[in-house]
Amino acid sequence: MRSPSPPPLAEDARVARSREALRAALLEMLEREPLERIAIRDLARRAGVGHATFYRHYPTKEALLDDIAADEIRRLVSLTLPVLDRADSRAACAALTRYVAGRWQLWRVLLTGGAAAALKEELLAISRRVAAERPRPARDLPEDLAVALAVAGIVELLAWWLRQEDPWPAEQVADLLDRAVVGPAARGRAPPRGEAAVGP
Amino acid sequence: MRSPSPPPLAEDARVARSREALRAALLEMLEREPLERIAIRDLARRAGVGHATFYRHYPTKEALLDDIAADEIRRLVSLTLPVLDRADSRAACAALTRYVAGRWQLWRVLLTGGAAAALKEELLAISRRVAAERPRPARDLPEDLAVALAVAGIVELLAWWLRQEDPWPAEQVADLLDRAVVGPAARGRAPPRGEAAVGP
Amino acid sequence: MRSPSPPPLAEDARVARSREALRAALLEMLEREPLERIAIRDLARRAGVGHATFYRHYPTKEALLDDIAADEIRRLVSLTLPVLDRADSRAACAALTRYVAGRWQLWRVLLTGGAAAALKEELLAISRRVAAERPRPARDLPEDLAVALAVAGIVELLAWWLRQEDPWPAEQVADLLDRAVVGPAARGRAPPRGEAAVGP
Amino acid sequence: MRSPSPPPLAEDARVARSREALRAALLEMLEREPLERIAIRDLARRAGVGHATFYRHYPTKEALLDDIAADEIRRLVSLTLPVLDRADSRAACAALTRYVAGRWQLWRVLLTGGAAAALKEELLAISRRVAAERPRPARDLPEDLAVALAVAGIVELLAWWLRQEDPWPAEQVADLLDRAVVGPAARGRAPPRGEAAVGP
DNA sequence: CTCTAATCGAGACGGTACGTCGCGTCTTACG
DNA sequence: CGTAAGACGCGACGTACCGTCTCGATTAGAG
Repeated sequence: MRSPSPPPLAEDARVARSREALRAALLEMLEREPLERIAIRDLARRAGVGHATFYRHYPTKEALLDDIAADEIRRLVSLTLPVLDRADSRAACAALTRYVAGRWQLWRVLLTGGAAAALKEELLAISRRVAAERPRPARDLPEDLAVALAVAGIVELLAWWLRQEDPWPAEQVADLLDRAVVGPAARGRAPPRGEAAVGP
Repeated sequence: MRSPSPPPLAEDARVARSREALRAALLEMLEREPLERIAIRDLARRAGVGHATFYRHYPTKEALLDDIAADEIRRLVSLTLPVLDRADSRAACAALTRYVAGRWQLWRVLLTGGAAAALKEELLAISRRVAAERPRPARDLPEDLAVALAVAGIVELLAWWLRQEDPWPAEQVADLLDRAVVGPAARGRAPPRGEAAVGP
Repeated sequence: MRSPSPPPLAEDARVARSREALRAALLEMLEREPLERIAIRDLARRAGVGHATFYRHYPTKEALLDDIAADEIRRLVSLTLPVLDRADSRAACAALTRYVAGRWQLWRVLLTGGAAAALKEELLAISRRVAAERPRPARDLPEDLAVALAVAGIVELLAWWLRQEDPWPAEQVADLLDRAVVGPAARGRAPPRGEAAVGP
Repeated sequence: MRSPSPPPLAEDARVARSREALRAALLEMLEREPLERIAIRDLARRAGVGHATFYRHYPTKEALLDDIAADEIRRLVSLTLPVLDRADSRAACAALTRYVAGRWQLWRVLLTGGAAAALKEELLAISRRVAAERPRPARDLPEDLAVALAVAGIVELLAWWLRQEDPWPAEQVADLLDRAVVGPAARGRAPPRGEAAVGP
């Protein structure tokens, strides 16, 4: 025999429905306005949900954003950090850009919409946490600075990419990323002048 | 977006006193909490000023921050952009870090306190505006991306520097800046591996 | 306004158990707090019953109170009204007080606990209804006023009695009732001065 | 010379205006619905006042009712209690009914509208408090019971009077009051049977 | 050294959004 | 079918700040 509550963590269908509606509504609204100007009641109304139901699931708007983004961010971070360590950073960069390309719509909203600032903070915070637990490879730059520069650069570059109407291919962006952001952050060196131009 | 009375010439002594009190109070408070969590009434109370007096001088908290930071930011930007263009970027970087070192306390609050996010936004916005009016030098990277990466990198690096308890000398930071941020952003190239380490 | 299922005949044993638990819980709670501050969920919890179960049996807290008190009230009213009409009002009063004395605990809660106000309303309403259907004896006072005064007086006197730590005997209370409440309400006359004092 | 704040307690005109608007609105609404079903926001809206302004002046609806009724109640009580003590209770009763007649509209709302229950409670509470501080005249009935009966009776009688479409004259009501309520409560005696009928 | 007008503090006000509470209904799964 | 468990839509609650406003009192700074 098993426990009396039959599926111990199998969520009530209504719960899943409410959360999904809230997640979708937030993503919609973030395309139009910044997170801090979204009223929770409006969000709930758009989700077709009583506003108290919002609070039954999330304590704050940020928590809802987290519920949407946390996994994504963790995935991204797990692709981001190795970029600093691996010998072939170029391949790691390509893995990163391909991942984002595969989740284009979501990441476009997250990094160019009204939650961009919050997302950058979150990304940086998670990266720092993850980085602190890694073996710290010898590096020219202080570790924390390297992480900060890499994450900031990656975020700026991805945001720039996701804002494009006619986006560059992931491979080319990976090149950019490797040469203009990751390489310098990893090794603290500027490239020598006079190499061939990048760009479409 | 400074004072509502167009030319603040021939200022009443009371006006100057009120504004100064408000500026000082904001800087104090930013050391402890983020801009968005500072209530205007608390700010005014700490400044020893009626809360209506705040509104007589500034429409928003952001405007007050601007009044504090606008000149500083413009100065910083005027030192930042050339960094991307000048042949000896190393010298331009040194000018930048020396300037910040000379305003250490103020910039520490601005870039590491509760206004950091707002400041980054403002810096980036002003940089973009200024950059758009410059002659656009041939560059490997798209101009807007180069500016975004440079500004983000500079801000991160300065914030890292200003957070240090026992700060590096300006010259060494200028080195870092040149090699890990400015160079790559200007030329889109990572440094080759294997050069000498940086550090104190 | 009792149970939603029209005739509570052939009651399921579970139904009876639930209702009894709810009745007992309400009486307990009324000793401590006013009816309007008792949350239905708390009531159900104390009764060891799901809160939805409450609604299956009663539409409101008041309906539950009714289920507890309706018969009692009807009995009391059937003893109350004659008091105004019968020649020997003293005997009728004695019947009334003896009845209450026999149900002391229940009436103590009802008239001195958190339902006192509701109970008074209910008693008055039922009395009015019953009084309207009676033959209206010639009386000095307008009928509706006489009923109102008599009921209010009876209720106040009973409440006073039931609050006593060391209660008077029913016979003495019947005396009081007859002389200070029923007589005047029935005949609209104050007693002459100078008679013997009442009291234990 | 006098104090710097010219009128030390002369209230801000806006304050007086807001309170008056709230008082009027509450009285209006009490003619239609019970106090507990009046939402503070609706009350404020009807008063033409922001709902927060309500809270700036009163903590609860009951407090507003108090602000309206407290003086009136105190006045009424100061006329009510002597009724039990004075030799010519008839004259005291007349003073009482004349006072109510002079404030007809207000008392009609208070005792027959949605605040009737609250008002009765308040009247009884204040009466008890005042009575406790009086010299306790020798009486047939226990003091607390006498007060309870007198107040309950007065309230019922006034409510009955105020509900009349074509109200009896104050003098006749004073007669009723004296003979059916005050006399019995004061002396604990019913009037002898067989006297002349009262009525219009 | 006045006089007058700008500036001030104090704080009431109409609003908007907040997060909480309790309601009565509805859904799900058991026994 | 009655039940426990509990999510849900609803709507009032009381709070916190917002930005606007009026009110006298003060205090420059021009005459």
